[in-house]
Amino acid sequence: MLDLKYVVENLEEVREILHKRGAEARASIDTIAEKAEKRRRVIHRLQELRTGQNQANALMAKLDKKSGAFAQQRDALRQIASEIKGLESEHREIEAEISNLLLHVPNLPADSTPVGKDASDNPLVRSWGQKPEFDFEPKDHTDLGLALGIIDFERATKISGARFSFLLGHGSRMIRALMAFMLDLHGEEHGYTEIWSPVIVKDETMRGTGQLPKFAADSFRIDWSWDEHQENQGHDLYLIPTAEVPVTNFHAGEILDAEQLPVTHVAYTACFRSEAGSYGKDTRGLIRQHQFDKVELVRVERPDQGEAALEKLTAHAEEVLKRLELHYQVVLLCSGDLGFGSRKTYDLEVWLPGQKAYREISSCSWYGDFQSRRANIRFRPAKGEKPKFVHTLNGSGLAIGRTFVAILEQYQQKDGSVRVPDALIPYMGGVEVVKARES
RNA sequence: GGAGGAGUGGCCGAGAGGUCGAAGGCGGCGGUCUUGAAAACCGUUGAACCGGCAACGGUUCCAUGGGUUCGAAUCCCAUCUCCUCCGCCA
Repeated sequence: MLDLKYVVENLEEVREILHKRGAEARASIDTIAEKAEKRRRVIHRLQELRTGQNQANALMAKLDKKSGAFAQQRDALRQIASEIKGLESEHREIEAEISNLLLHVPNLPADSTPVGKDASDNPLVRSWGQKPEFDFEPKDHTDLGLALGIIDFERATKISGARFSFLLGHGSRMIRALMAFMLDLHGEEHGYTEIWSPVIVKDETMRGTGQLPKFAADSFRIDWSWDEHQENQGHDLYLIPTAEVPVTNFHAGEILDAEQLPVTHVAYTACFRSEAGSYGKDTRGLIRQHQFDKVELVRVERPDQGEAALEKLTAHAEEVLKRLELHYQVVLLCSGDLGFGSRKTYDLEVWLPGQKAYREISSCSWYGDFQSRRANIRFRPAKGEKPKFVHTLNGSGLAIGRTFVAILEQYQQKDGSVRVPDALIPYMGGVEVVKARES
């Protein structure tokens, strides 16, 4: 969420910068400015009335309760009290209107985010490794996995529907191996604190990181209409689309000490996405599932460290691909392709020989104070100073399902077996090659 | 699921319709004293918002949301959270 004061004081600039996103959000900026002015007037009047009321009330306390003066004064104050009550409800209303509008406005892209229209304008930043060469026609992971007997879509569809999967044997084992490998790398070598998290969160938590209110359709909401008390719960529950949501909100509502920063967390969680609007896209295979596993990196930083931390975070995510010796490239998202809450984002794209394409396997973003303002996460720069909003960052390190896909496709051999990356062999219990399951 | 109890400032803890942003203590910060430190003593110590170039002034906040009242931390209602006991359960 943007700072209302900043928006009002820099109207032109905000309009201009949002224009780079090609966003329809610009229109609401003018409405917000109008409402902000109205809000100011209401608050001002309200305070005047209250000052008067407070002074009069102080006198009341000293008056003889049986005197005529008391009765007279009381009647006069009734008038003021009811006027205040009216203004208060007007005030509540306008605050709600403003924050509702503000919650729908995307973040301002950073200066270093290139201006562009869509993904085709994303500049290539760097590339690592080489496309593996095959003296045969490489298969895609679906064919490989089915032939090896380590993936089963049909039965998953039977029990859960489309976009779900069973993994078996070394397939299942490899998910577990990747999870442990990534957690160890980031935890032990990159210094992140491992954290295990709930995967069901309140709507306000989703609002904190920006998934709500605008992207409700992208997530799974829990239906607890079976609970006769549900209307008294005061909140909805959602399955998290990424560990970013619970982990970034870990310090929601808190004021951190400066020495606590940066807070760095690495979390493994299952992730759930409705994938509404992606009908017909990636219907085959493991690329786009309703449920997938991900190891996520989250950093909470001092504002002056925010943008620099994005480089560190991205390097940490890249290290996973390097250790696994998977060819990939890094692109910088342009303003038109940038996520709602992000100021700057690097995407890591891994090479998939079966698709002959680079596919996103990690997205590393710097949010500035966009999320911390929503989630109210602050820090005190120094003793006696006012709290300020922190900067938040997060990035996949990595999406496990897609890493599994990349390994199958980049490490496949002519006979349909798949070599296990050296770094992963210890985590696979010494298995060096995944061969067809006999069973 | 049943029965009780509790939610006050960084922490502990008073308060019980009017002068309470809230006694007292602890902790933190500044100072006096000391060769240094401790002790002792003195002072200071929350957040958000509005107005103002500023000094400063004002408003709101005692779990949350409503209500009663001229006036609520104090009374009423609802919700949330925590604790204790019983039951059930991975």
